Amino acid sequence: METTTGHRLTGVSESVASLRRVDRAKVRERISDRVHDELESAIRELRLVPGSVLSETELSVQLGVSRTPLREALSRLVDQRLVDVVAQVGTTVSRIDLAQVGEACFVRSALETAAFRRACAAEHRDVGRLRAVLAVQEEALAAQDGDAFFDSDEALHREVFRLAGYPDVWDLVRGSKSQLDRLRRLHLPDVLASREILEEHIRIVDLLEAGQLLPGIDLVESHAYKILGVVPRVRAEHPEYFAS
Amino acid sequence: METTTGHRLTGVSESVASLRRVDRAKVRERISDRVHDELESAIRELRLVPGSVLSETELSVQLGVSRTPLREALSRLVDQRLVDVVAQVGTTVSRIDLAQVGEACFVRSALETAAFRRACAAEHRDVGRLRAVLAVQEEALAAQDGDAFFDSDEALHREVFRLAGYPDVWDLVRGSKSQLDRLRRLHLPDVLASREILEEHIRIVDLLEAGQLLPGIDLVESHAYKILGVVPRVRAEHPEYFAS
DNA sequence: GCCAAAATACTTGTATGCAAGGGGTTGGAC
DNA sequence: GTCCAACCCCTTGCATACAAGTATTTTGGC
Repeated sequence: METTTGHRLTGVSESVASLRRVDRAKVRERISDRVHDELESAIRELRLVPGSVLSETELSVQLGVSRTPLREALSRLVDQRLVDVVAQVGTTVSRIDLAQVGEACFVRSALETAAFRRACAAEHRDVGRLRAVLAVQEEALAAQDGDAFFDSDEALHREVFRLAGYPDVWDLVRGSKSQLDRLRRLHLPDVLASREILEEHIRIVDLLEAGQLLPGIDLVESHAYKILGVVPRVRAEHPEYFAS
Repeated sequence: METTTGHRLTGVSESVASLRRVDRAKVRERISDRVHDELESAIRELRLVPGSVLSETELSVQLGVSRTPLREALSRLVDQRLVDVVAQVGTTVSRIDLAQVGEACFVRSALETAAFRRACAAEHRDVGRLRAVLAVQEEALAAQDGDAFFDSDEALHREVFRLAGYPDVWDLVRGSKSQLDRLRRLHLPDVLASREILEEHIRIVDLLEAGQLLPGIDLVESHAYKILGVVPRVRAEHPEYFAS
């Protein structure tokens, strides 16, 4: 097992410092929450690559906190299947498990088609916010800004759940989507190279606005499973990021 | 806020003792895991009722562990929305939130209909295990054993996800189903008084075996939302268990 | 030079002590 | 009698020290 480079984690503690400025506002944010958010985004954005060895003591020193809140953050990441901990052995960033990827696609497809059905059945289908998010995504694509593109993607899907009347269900999807996010980031150049995803989003919004239930569901479903197509290529490029 | 009675928690530590006997087998189970399982089942089975005040120090003494693993267990329960923690104020068993109940029904319906669709599309639909589980549930109903009935219910739904090819997705459903479990236990007499639920299960298995996709989906969906019907009555009987 | 065994260094899990803050209670003033 | 303020107790959050165990390394023997 190769040890994590200090350089990579320097980025983490920089982001921590920027967050520290914000929370001076009013509330006293818990350290464990802050550390958890930091590590989670670091893993999702591949600043901590799958297979990285994480030492509790090392991390606590670099983040400037004690082991107690750090361990609480790691414990949550274990529940999210983003980190593996073996007692008296070590802690690593989990590798991408293809079985979990398949399950995540299934979960996403099932919940998003159901949400689309609900949103489609509503009397008043206000797609104004969806159009706005699409505009943001158009800009992100034009600027070739991967982070902004992913953020708008999340906002889009979240809005669909809000229209369906179950806004918090998105958190569930997001949780099981962590594996997918790492996959998508690995083939980010392809994402930014074509307008395919954006075009599908536009078409989904069109179908929702028009109340076209069945075509919409079909499109949402194929959209959810589309990520599976890039697995072979990404796996060939980065075999060390995948499990078994 | 009334304090938790020692009597109720005595049952918890008894179960803990029985678990301790088991884990002498081979592995060294983590204390935090054991405590988490204990508290989770105590909450789901209403031995710890919604609104109960939980003191970390008190719990740690009664369970015979230190605050560290206890806090890790509580932290996980917070993520499961089964416990509310307010810094420097206190910890309570969360009350039943009707919005969360609705979302849980939606999630369960979406995932279980999708799983039924998958299982139905399989070439080889082996409903042998399902029939066996139904027999167990029949016995539980005859013996008026609520715990056994709920256990077989879980086994049944879990098996459907296994047949669909996504066995671990059940964990997701189970997580969002915690609120529903408490509701169902509150109207347990009604459940045991009629064969309605069991009959529906039998019919679902029949439809799956026969490959009747659309009728099966309809039944699974209505089955998932059925619990909503008991909300008004249960809430009238135990208003203090509900939020807002 | 190679192999084995013991010691050492590092890992996570647990227990305990301290700090910060909110809520109830009690005393006093009006 | 009522209201306000100060105090005390109890709460959770965090930091640190200790315990148990594993992997690596080193050292002694052959």
